[in-house]
Amino acid sequence: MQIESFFENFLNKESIFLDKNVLLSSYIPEDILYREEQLQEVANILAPALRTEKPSTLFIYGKTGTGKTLSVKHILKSLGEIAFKNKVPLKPIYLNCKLKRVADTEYRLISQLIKEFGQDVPSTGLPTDEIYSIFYKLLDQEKTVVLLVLDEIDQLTKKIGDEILYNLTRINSELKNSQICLIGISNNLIFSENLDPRVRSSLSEEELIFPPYNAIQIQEILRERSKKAFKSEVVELGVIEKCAAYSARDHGDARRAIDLLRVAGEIAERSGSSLIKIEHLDDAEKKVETDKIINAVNNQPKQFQGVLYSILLISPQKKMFYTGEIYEVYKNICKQTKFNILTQRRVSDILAELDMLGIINAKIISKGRYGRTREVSLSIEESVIIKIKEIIEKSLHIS
DNA sequence: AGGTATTCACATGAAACTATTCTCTGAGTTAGG
DNA sequence: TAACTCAGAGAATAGTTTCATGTGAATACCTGT
Repeated sequence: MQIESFFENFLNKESIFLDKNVLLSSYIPEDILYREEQLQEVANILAPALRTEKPSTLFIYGKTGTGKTLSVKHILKSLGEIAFKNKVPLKPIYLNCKLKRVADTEYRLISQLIKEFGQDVPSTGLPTDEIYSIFYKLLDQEKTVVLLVLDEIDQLTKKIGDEILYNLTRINSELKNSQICLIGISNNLIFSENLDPRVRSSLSEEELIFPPYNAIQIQEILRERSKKAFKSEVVELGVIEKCAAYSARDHGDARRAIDLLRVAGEIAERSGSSLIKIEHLDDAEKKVETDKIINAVNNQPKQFQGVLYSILLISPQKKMFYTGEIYEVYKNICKQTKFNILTQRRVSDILAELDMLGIINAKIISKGRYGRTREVSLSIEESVIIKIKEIIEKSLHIS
């Protein structure tokens, strides 16, 4: 009965959203604000591809949420359309190297490329050279210019080294018909510094930096999006300003700002409000953070959760604790749960990863005569801690 | 007092190992002609 | 004889272990005053 009336209400109530897709990260707007210069630059560099000449390899740097991916995708799209219209054999390919199990290893990257050409290769079992030669053959069948965009390329080289990049640049000299042009996108500004010199010189012929947006620009971007995403007049005054301020505070991450606005909208709608108010935004910020963390915890292996659990166990007693203490508690937990005990070496790595995820705060300090260690503290709120604890207890079957 | 050498408790790196998943190959087996 | 089955060899990958080396500053130990 109650449920029924709830659904009735839900149907009758007007949504405050006009088109929620506009606020998703997959959305590519028609105009990209404040990026005219960069777009033009990228276009200039890639344009020769339309005459089936090989464009210079391009590297794009910039922090997260500065419109790198968006701009490149935009250009690829229009480039592809023009090429199609004029029957230019141009093949734009976009790959995100960070996606787990898609393009995060040499093998998978190449096999993904082969898939783009419409052939399927097994996900494992073949030697890497094999898929390289399949790729070569496929590529050289007919004259094409391939524009290969590797997003988050820094993650790729961090994980498996820069050999692939070398191989990819070498492909050109082996092919008769086709050309391949690399476009790398990196969050890390000093990415190319720890690259093999051979790779670096042949790779970064052109470089482009996307500066962060400032607060006013983010406001404008948010206004533009919210015009399309929400019905008119539903966003209360000051919400957009505050939303922009939130993300301009660290480095002007537009994606985060848009995310925040969307979640605020969802919260407002769920609470039955016809307006998006500042308090919804505050809730949204909390929710975005906790969701991110909970998601991260869920996706980690068991041992990982075990280490985190030991930290959660110590945390009520102390504010700061060291690797050694955590390891002791962790060993006890392993005994209880009949898990095999990992070495301290590994636990040390796991702690570093937890730090990266922002779940803990780890600082390496030297206590002089008494050694060198990580000084760890939890960097999440009480309510989140409890939630995580429950999740882990469930997944590790701790009573 | 001031300077240097030690020393602790890990951090960090590289390589090698393990278990799992998957392919390919070729020998052995089966069913149909 | 062609089709099928199935074990064994070889790969890729994630998660670890092993071994080796690095490291920052509080202390211990000198030294000369």
